Amino acid sequence: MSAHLQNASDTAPFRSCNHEFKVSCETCRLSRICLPLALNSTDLEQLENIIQRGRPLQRNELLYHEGDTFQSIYAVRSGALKAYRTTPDGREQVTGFYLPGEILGMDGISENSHASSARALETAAVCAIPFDSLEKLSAIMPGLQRHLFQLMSREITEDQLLITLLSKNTADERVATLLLSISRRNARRHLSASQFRLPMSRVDIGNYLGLTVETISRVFSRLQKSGVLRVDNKEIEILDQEALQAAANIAG
Amino acid sequence: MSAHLQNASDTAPFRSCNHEFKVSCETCRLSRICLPLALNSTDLEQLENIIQRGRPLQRNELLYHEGDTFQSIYAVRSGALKAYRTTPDGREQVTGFYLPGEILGMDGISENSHASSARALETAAVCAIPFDSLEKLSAIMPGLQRHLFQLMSREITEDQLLITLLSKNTADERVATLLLSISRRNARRHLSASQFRLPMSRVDIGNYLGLTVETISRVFSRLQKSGVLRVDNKEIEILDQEALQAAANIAG
DNA sequence: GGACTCTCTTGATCTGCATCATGGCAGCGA
DNA sequence: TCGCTGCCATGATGCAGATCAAGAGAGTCC
Repeated sequence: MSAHLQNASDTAPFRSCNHEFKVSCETCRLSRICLPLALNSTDLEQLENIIQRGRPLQRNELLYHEGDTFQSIYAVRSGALKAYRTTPDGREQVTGFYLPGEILGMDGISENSHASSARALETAAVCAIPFDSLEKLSAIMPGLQRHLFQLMSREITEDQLLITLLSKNTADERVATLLLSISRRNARRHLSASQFRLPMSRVDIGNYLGLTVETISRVFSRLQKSGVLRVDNKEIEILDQEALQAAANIAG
Repeated sequence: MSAHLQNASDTAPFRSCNHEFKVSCETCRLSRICLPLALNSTDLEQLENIIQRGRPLQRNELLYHEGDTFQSIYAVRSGALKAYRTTPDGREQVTGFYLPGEILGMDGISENSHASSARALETAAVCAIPFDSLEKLSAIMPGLQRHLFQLMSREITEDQLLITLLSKNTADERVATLLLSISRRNARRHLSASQFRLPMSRVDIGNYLGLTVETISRVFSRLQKSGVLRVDNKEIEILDQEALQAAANIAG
């Protein structure tokens, strides 16, 4: 296994050695929350056939870059990624964090080139799903078509929630909301909702929430002091779920 | 015509009298930028058959409300609408403005109920496109399926631009960016890019941009004083396009 | 093991926008 | 014509979070 990794690490992902990383959706424990969600086993087999699994991405490695020709959407199998776009004056805006079972890259469809970049926050395994194949499949599999529409629609509603968060909420509320979101997404994968390790840095959190690093730090300190959280660098424990919900001030 | 209007104004839109407001996509001057965009005339005819055209909405009338069962997406034929969602503490967040030729309502797909509300900013005519029919059509019309994916993808990238705007830009930059956006969308409809009437109030603009009314007012005054704009209530004239671009500080 | 770098924390000060307050103006119904 | 209401403008003041500054850990390379 580590031999494969070593071997593959100097080749581009998804270019070669697909079979070396062969993992089937059928045995993947994320299949219940990922793309296969709505498919029966015959359909699933067809989906399997188009999915590409490359070597894992290293921390900080790019999955795709803004302007790259759009070819695939991606499902996170392990690890975590951030999506971000670069402003004309060279700054970054983080637009989302993607955890196992989640799909990214759909913003590339409209212009046939990626509107954002995606970078691994830690070692991450990703499935690439070529979009033209997926389109053809979804024309003959109504369940898949619907699921794709739903996925994109969910991305829209989540972006709208972030817009609201940025526009209307205080620093404390923003941070609390992000923590609750991660907690909930962990729970969906049957991980602990109250204790977890943040895959992203304070800088990334601040960037995502429209705040500075210093502010993120201060909010964490405040929430720790008031007994809502235990914070040890990236290790988070939610001590008082109710209080965190209250701090978030939204239907988290 | 005005008789129809009067007659229909006490019935719900899209419930009855579809034929009374029959306008075909084929003769609609928006067809080049609207849904029919990618269709040949045979396919267009099939699309025509599912589209419903109701009576015009009055200013402030709701098109749909958050929580309503999702049935259709909507194309603006004339006038303008705003989409907004209500926060748990009862405030509004405007998430978008929709001008003729633009499509709204796609955020309802994922949960099968509308995630936001839509309200007419002025008298507005709207085409309703029942989504289950549209889904079926798009399974047999590859061009339509692709166009729908692209539309949703564009909504995502636009939301991401707004996220960036809210998170990284000053009041002046936000307002300038909105004005440039409206200008560009007018140009797409072969209207003046430099002179137009804003369909929305200062309150709506502030809400959308995460600012207060007072700030919007001050920014307009400032831009007028510096010779970039001429502002007369909702009438806007862009006197110095370059300067406005510079003020926006983005690839507007 | 020491030097370096990267990330995080905490404190002091500054500032852009919110908030509060007031007044003007246009539209509209009686 | 008058009063009412909704929308907009502008001034005075306050505050949340940015900015500036400094230092503490933790991981990594040689």
